[in-house]
Amino acid sequence: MTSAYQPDAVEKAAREQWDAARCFEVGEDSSKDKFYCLTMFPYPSGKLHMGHVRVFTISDVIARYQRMQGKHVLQPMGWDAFGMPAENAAIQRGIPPARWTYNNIDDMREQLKRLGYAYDWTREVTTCDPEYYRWEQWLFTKMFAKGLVYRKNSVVNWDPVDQTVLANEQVIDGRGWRSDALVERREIPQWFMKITAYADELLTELDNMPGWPDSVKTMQRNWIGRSEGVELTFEIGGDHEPLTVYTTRPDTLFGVTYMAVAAEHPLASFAATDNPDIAAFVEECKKTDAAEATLETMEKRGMPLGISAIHPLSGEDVPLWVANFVLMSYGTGAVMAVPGHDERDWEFAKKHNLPITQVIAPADGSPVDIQQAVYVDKGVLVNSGEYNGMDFETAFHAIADHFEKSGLGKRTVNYRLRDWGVSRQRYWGAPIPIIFCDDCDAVPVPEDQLPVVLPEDVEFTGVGSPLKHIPEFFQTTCPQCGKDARRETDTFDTFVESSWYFARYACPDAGGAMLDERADYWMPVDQYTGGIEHAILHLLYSRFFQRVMRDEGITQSSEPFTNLLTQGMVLKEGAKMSKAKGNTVDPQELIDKYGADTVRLFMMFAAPPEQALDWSDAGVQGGFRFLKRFWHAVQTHVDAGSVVDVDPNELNDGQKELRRKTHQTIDKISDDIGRRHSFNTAIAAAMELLNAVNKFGDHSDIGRAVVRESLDAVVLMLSPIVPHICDALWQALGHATPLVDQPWPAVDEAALERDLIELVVQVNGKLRGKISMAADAHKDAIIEQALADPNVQRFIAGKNVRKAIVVPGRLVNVVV
RNA sequence: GCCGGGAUGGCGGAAUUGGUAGACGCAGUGGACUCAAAAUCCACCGGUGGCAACACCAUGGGGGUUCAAGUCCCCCUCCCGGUACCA
Repeated sequence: MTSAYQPDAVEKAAREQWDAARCFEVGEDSSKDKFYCLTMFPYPSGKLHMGHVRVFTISDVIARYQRMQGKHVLQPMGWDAFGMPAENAAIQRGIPPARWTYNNIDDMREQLKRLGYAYDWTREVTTCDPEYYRWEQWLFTKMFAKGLVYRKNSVVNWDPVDQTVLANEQVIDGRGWRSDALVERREIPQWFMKITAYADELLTELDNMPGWPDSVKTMQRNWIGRSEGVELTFEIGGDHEPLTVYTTRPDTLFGVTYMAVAAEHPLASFAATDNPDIAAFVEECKKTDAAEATLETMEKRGMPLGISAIHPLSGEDVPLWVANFVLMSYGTGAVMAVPGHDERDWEFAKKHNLPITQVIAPADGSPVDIQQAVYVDKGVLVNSGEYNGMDFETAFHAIADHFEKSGLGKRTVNYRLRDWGVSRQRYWGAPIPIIFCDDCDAVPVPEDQLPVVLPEDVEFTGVGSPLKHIPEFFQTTCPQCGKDARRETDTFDTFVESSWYFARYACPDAGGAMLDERADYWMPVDQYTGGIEHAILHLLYSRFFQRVMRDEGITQSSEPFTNLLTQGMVLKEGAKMSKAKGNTVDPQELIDKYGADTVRLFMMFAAPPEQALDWSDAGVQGGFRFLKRFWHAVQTHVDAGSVVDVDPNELNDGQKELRRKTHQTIDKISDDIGRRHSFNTAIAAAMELLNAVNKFGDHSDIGRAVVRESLDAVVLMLSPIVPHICDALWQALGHATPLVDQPWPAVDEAALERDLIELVVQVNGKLRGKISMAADAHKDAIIEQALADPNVQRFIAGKNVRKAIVVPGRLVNVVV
């Protein structure tokens, strides 16, 4: 009698065995190749959701596969524990953010354990722990000493009713999500990390990262956005400071017909002092959120300031406008406009009846009507005085030379990338270790006073940061002069914590330093897996931090992640699953009903990892059915008794065929999991092999031995995906050593050989027949037999065979 | 707006380097087993025509390159992610 598949009992037994043997706890073993397998750690939002299950299962499959390849595998887990949702929960439920967070961590840790992930739990890292964030505070003070951090004004969303800074996500159609008040743009002083100091390295090293997807590298390249251009100065009459602008198209300089400045620009303020219309417009411009998408898609509006700049080449007056699409804190707060050769400038000029001048003509001489359509291509200069007739390159350098000689401009390499603003006017984050002193200005907290601990037992109302109301927190003395001083109450952007946690996993208990020598054993991460939504910010900040740590001398590698797998989102009804949208699916129900293995299997089977997966409940059932068939097949085989050793050379044709299928499948699944990360097709191949085994009617001793080889292989190869059931089946198959210590099965090349192969015959590219040929048949023999096929004859009858193309091992195409 | 990605049967997907479109599974239909149901097993399962052999059509839309295009090129539509304070 075979026993029924009972996932609860099977999974419990496997877990207990792994725990007892401490299978996944690893030290540093220099005799083996290390493999550091990591997922983007979760934000402890409450319960696991399907996106978590997907990313953790992908990584667990890779980790377990690499272990079977003989690697020394580290797979750690931790918690990205600071963030806004804890504050929202605090407002809604009156629970302190810390308690809410720790409760969630406890719940989610249990769920992760239930899913059977091969984690080394002894290395768990939680970012809201002062023993964690003290080290990023420490690094910040080191960066301060090197001039890699600075303070400057920058723009935030201000809710005038709640008197609070809002995240972009909290602004809905220009209004505060709780107050419904129109949001205003405000400039306040904030701390910045000088990521631009590394812009060039971050850009050029992308060329040496073959383990990253091209799409992510392209996005990062475009985000960094290196451009070569010219910075030039326009004089303004009166006492005004000249305007400096940057352009990548100095060749279009004669086409400048107006300029635009930001609402916060001193020239706008000046013009507004005695012009109420301009003052009103300037105020109006500030009533918008600060998101780039808003800025670029909103209606472009502007007003003339009644001030002119002097064109540096022609000497003509160029009118100045104030415009809502120019931001003071990005670049110089001023832009030159060339409506003839820039899309946005053209539309603005049309709307406001500003002159449009053609200064570039197509190189091939074809006519262009600049009043009807903008011309943005590079060409030859016209209407540009002494520069007429030059092409882009020549004009660029001639004009740049002119400005460098006159001192009114210079060639400049510019980056789209902006320095990283790390200040948040929020409570639930790591305190920024700065003390403000009236005499000494901003002073970093000395190392022996770190960490600056965030008080956890607070009342949180959502109006401003509670830290501003806790004198014990902000009242302090200046570390330099000893006078009374005030502690910074802003906290770090949570991306700071996630920019170095991967290195801390190597040495989570290092008490005296941010990292120790164990980081050099484990880093860089060999395989990093996470959502494509992190393609730019998190991954770029991490690459930056890794370099800052390198330059601080505490770690050696420059790049944190050698191979990157960006898994697609789990969507529900076509949209990102999120608590905010309320469209989450609880994996726990499925785990309770079918077990962890079914959930893991279905998640891997439903779609390739890199693709978005629109969740549907249907189909999980099929995964469960497959596991039952799998269980039944092994049990039935085992119940029929033990098997004999056989010589592969003594098999009959049917036995040879199943054995060939087994080794073809090993070949395919090894490639699918190891190289392609194509888990869905790996599972499909395993299903096919199992279907073949179930259809195999040969119950002779030799036949059963061939089946045994197939079953052993399927159990081994599915074990990274469904480890619990495979563990039980491995034991059932009579193996004494635990499955978790088994090597990956090897392909017997001899088993793959075959005498006859099938070739497809096409006529003019359309399938017309199939022929069976010796594997080493000559091209002419193949064509001869293809032409002899009766159906092929029908289609070539009465026509000339112009040629025949033979694709070895695949097909023949007869062209008539 | 800009940057990156995607679209293949009723559904999820396969086709790895330009070479048989629809593997594997879900749903469905018919049958076996059963008093019955569930479970399980067997068969069928893109569309049109045909008794069948087979033929024609078909990979979001339009054009192109090629002996051969889901795959390469050009144009377009829609959807998803990011857009610097969601993480």
